[in-house]
Amino acid sequence: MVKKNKTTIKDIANVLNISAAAVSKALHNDSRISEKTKKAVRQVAKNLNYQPNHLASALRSGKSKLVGVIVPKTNSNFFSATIHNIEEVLNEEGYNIIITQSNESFEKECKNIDALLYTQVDGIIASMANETVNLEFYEKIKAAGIPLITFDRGENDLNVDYIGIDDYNSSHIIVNHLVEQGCQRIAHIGGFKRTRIFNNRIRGYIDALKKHNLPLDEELLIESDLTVKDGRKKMEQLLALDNRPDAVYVAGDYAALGALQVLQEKEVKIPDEIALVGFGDEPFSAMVTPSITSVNQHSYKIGRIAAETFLEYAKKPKIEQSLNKIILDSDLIIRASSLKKK
Amino acid sequence: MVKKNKTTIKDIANVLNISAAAVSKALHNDSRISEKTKKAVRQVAKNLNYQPNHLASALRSGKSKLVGVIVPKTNSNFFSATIHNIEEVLNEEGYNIIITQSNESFEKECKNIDALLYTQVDGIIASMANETVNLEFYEKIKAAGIPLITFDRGENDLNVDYIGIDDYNSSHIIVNHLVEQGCQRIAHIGGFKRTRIFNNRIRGYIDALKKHNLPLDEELLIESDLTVKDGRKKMEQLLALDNRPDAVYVAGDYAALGALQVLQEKEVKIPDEIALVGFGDEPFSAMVTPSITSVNQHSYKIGRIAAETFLEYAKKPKIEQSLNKIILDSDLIIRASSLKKK
DNA sequence: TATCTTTGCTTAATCGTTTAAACAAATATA
DNA sequence: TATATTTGTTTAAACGATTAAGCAAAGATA
Repeated sequence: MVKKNKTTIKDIANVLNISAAAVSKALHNDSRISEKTKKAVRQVAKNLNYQPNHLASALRSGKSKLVGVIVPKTNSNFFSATIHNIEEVLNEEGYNIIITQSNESFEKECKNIDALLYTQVDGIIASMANETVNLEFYEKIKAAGIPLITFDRGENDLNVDYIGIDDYNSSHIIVNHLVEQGCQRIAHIGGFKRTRIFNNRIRGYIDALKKHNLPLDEELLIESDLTVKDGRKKMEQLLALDNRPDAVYVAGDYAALGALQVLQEKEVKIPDEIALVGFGDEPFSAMVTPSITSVNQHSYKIGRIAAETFLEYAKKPKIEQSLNKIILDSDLIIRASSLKKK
Repeated sequence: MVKKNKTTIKDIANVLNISAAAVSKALHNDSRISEKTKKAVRQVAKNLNYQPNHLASALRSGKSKLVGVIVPKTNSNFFSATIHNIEEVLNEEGYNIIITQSNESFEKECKNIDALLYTQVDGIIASMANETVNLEFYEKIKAAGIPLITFDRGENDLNVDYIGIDDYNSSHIIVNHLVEQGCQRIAHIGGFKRTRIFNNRIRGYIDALKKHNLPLDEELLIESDLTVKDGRKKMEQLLALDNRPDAVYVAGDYAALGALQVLQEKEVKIPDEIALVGFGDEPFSAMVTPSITSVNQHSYKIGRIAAETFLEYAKKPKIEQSLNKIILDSDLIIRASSLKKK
């Protein structure tokens, strides 16, 4: 069963009594090799079950045809879909991707970057962990001279390409919607302020309130790690207020789900007593009862654009990156949790 | 900004006026290199920001220190957690993993296998796509002489290691539980019969009914692709029966969620009119209302064991695999959807 | 003092593929 | 017929790291 000694280009050469170089060229369809030889080479390659050795060609050419992808976690619909689309675009051009997850840990993210650089990837497409504030390791990627594309969670200071939705504006859309529904005391369970996207959502929330002449109540603006558990906790905190909110905008669907549970347990009527809006449009948001209004982040487009951006750099001989933001509009998917019957 | 020309072992050698071989040995802490030289080498390596070229060492040693992981999808809690644990174990031994998803497509899975073999991975840990019946590509892995470990979704015919839970017995545990709750007409929305794990769940269901002297009603045994959508459809189908079931055991949590939605929409009381049990213990199962009873698949253990099994082979010089099943017990997590108040 | 060991390094081959350069043979051009 | 061009191939170096083998110098042993 164990057939070690994989067949190499040399084995094919020996069978046909030609040089290894000729075989290599034949397999790459070089114009200087006769059709006859090419056919023979292909036939023998097939017979011997030849599989090219990626390590050797990558070493020689200096291109590994591998692209590293760093995401905080894969078990989120957004990231999983984004990865899928990145893969689709890159596979077409002969690239394969190495997916790594940071689990929102800075330490793990650093390890992942090292592992990817060590594997000699031709580029990295990344969405940063919540914890990441020190950009030293990302600078390492740039120092390695390979393109770095960020999406969803990026940092201006890195001065590289970024693809994401307009978080600031998304908050406006959400607040507009809630005001339209008649809500006047809108709370925000936001993500960590230090993470850019969450900061933008918070700023958008504050500015949108201002726009509608609604007062900003510090009690109603809460920072959270956006897990289900913390969503529960923060919702309980809001319910304990003397003056409860009449709407809660949660910066993540998981936390929104936690909030939903608490509201149901306390038999608060949704959306009439408190309207609820999440962010990210995870599949379960459409599936729970009541379904949760949420923001779709265009994972489809983001993945494609990130991959295409990488490919553009890959074609160029010299890489000269700069802060280049591609901001997509977001879609508010209005569902039962915020749509009041008139 | 762009520092191409990565520093190599040779650059270090030049600086110190020693040979590249000496540098290599110094970096590997060879006993035949003086402490003085070692220190100097490490210092220069650091100064020049030396990063070893994985491709070169992998080519030379024949070991890439990469392990391929194939899963149907990453946005499932089970697979995501398994991957995480595989990674944890392998990282410790200096291995990195390449995650690929088949999206339940046979074609994609084949492409992934080719890509992994091409990348010269030292082994593959895989869970097969639903669609996969042709094992030709998996045989290719074996032919390449690298270890193949399967988990969750495997095939006896492959004759390789398999780690999974006892699906057959899980069905027994579920049926026992439902009978205990007083259910007599237990339906099963199962996965595809051709997939081994789902087939085992179906067989377990049938045998468990027999054990309890319950008749097997063909109307109550339905095949499904286990998506939310299909879960809805199949539940509607069951509700349309003249003689409705009083319990439904769904072979996947997503489909169970779809079923739950339909039950709620039709205002069927859960669990009193119809009790519901899912499979896989996805996070949302605990989070929806009512929470769904489900089976925990020990993603933690499965990932660890799969990785450890690979490591064992990696240590051996010759690989001789055979059908070697490690079957773990499953845990039934009883929740509101099936627990009747007495 | 002569021989053996150990230490610390160098040389050179190697992994499998790619590719610039060389070259012989066939064909075209003047 | 002599020269230039094209065709189809070979030779050899290279990618960067590893490692068996070799070797000189220093130290140990008899």
